[in-house]
Amino acid sequence: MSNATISIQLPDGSVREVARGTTPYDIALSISPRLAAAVVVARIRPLATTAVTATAADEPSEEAMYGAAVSGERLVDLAAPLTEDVALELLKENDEAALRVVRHSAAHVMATAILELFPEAKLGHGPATDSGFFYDIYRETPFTEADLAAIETRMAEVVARDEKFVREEESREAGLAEYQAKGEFMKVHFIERFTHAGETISLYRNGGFVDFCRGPHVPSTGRVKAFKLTSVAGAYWLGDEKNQQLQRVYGTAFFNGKDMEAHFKRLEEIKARDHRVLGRQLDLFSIQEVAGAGLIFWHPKGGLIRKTMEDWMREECIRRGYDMVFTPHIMRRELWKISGHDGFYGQNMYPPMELDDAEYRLKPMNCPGHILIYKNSPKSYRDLPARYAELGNVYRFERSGTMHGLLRVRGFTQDDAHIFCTPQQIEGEVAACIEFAESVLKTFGFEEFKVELSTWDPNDRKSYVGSEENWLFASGSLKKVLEAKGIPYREIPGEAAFYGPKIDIKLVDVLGRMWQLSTVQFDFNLPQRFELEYKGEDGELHRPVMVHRALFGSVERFFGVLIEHYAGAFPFWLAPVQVGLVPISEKHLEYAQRVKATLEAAGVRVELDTRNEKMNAKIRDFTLQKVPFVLILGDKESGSGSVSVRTRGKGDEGSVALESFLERTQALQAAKGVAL
RNA sequence: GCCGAUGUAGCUCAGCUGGUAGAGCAACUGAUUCGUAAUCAGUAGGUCAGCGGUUCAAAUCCGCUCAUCGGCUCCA
Repeated sequence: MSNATISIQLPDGSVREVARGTTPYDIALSISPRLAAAVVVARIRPLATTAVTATAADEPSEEAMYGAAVSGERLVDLAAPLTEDVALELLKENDEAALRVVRHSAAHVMATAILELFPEAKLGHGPATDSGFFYDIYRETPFTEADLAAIETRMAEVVARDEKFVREEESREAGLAEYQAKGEFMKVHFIERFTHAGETISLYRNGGFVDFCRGPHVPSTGRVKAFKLTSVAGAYWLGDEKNQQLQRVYGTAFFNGKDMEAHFKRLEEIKARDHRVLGRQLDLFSIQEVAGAGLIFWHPKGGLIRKTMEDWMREECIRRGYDMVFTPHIMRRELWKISGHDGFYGQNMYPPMELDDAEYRLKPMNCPGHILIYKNSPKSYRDLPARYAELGNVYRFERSGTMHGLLRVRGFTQDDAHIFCTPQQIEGEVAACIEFAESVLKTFGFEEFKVELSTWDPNDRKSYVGSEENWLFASGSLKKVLEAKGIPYREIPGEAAFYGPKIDIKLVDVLGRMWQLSTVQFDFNLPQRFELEYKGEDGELHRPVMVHRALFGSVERFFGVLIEHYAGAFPFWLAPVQVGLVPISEKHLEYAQRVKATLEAAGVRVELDTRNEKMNAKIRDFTLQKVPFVLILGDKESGSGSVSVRTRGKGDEGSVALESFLERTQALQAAKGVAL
């Protein structure tokens, strides 16, 4: 191979020898002009093994954004001269990574528009996100809706100008000096943080706009074909609320208008299954302004679902060897001082209530209560493991902008349990917890979930309580259990609580969104603070190991997720009204009453619509309430003791004998399945 | 807590640049007695989130408070 040529390997395995400095665009053009027109960006992977370049120190979010891999694989501009032997992939308008490049380019287009309209604005960063892009802007006066519209209009002009994105390089020192002179404090920070002395920095220019940026971009602004600004929100510089507040202008961009339409349609669908919207439509729960933010009122129908969830959970706990306990909602402040919550968790607790005998505080956690039960009598190794479970109401004073329907509230119910055991019992207990968690998710209809193992950062010993031996042992047993069960997990060092490592289970709902619910956590702190003990076989006193575990996590949150997961169309066993009865006319009311009595005697939840409405209206209302079965009752049915069945999602299924319908409901009730 | 937006009947919303409120659905009453997603007519329903201010006059303008929404931050 001569020095003047390099080898380009294409995805089909073929290799081309081209002049050094040839660009991906040149290669696309040599393959076909249509390919050249459709290609957005190129992915290269150096073929030489030593080719791993110094991209490791780049900004983490950018890293995630472009998915840089260990092999030195990276995305480059189509106009980037190729200087080494590479495997080359030309990404067209059907590629996820290419879409992110379009979105990031759209962020540049937006920044261009903003600076043209508001020259005083200072730029932060403008990455692509999962659903679009944003750019952080510092400006004294906040942007208004009208500003957004103006920016969007100007963006369209920038796109129409079809300005080329040109990569330029200059010395880091020159770049820094320029940005410092212009007071671009954020750009200065980024250059200082992500580049090193002596390096060159890359700038991207389109028309009159230049931005310090790693790239890559689409070839020209004209390639940002479909975009829309969606909102503006506050964000702190570097995510620290002590810093100045920036304005984060959000938008989204797509390869074409059709994709964008589909995206907004999907947003509509998500909104239609929003648990806050369905909660009102289906009359499940409410939040009342007079009562206070973040406090949930469970209406009869929501309450019934909750009761079903809780009954199942209690039975399951008992079956699995837990003891159900109850502990008070308020306890003396002294207790919270011993547990440490009064100090390190104090800001999240409701303030103390001054009473005659002492100060009391509302409980934010159930652990101290369970510990007091454990401590109430001396324990021996024969008493372990002790598993105390409670559907405990806790109150946490969440900051006022953070509440969100059922998913983030101030008063909630944890299906909390604390297991006190010997170190030898740990593994078995953790395994049982994980199994239990799987059973919860499966029973409630979630097939997919992700597991995270949070461990400590061994380089930051002082941030964690407990001995190194304990930490290694506990993390090791958590890991062992996951591996023995063949559960894939992600380990996140440094994410553990200060008191112990934990396993979090995040479930994935029908829309692919993740929710953190179940958690299994070790605690080396509380047994020590409360001086928990048990007498071992050896006659000596030992300190038990403590495991916190919540599977629904919070009953409120789990319910919220359930509502969205099913879009309010709950499986038969959970549906608050399982069967709706529609008498065709008043003269069928009597038969309807008899059907109702028969079904109710068998434990079926029935609602009879006695209103003076046409049957069509009644069917419609039950359908909108997502009732699993609607039974139409007229002359034919009352004459033969049958019911005409209309099934949710299926429609009219014709008449069957009342007894056989009843059997069907009994089978569904027992199966707890989703299908009707 | 911070930035921005919003708050009108049970629900979804209209109400222009200030002249003390309107629709559809729901509710109630009556007529209708009906075969698989909305029968017709009538009635009733609102301290326009709350408090304060400007004004002859405030749903509308100003201030504060509360709540909600989208983010930041935080978290079950």
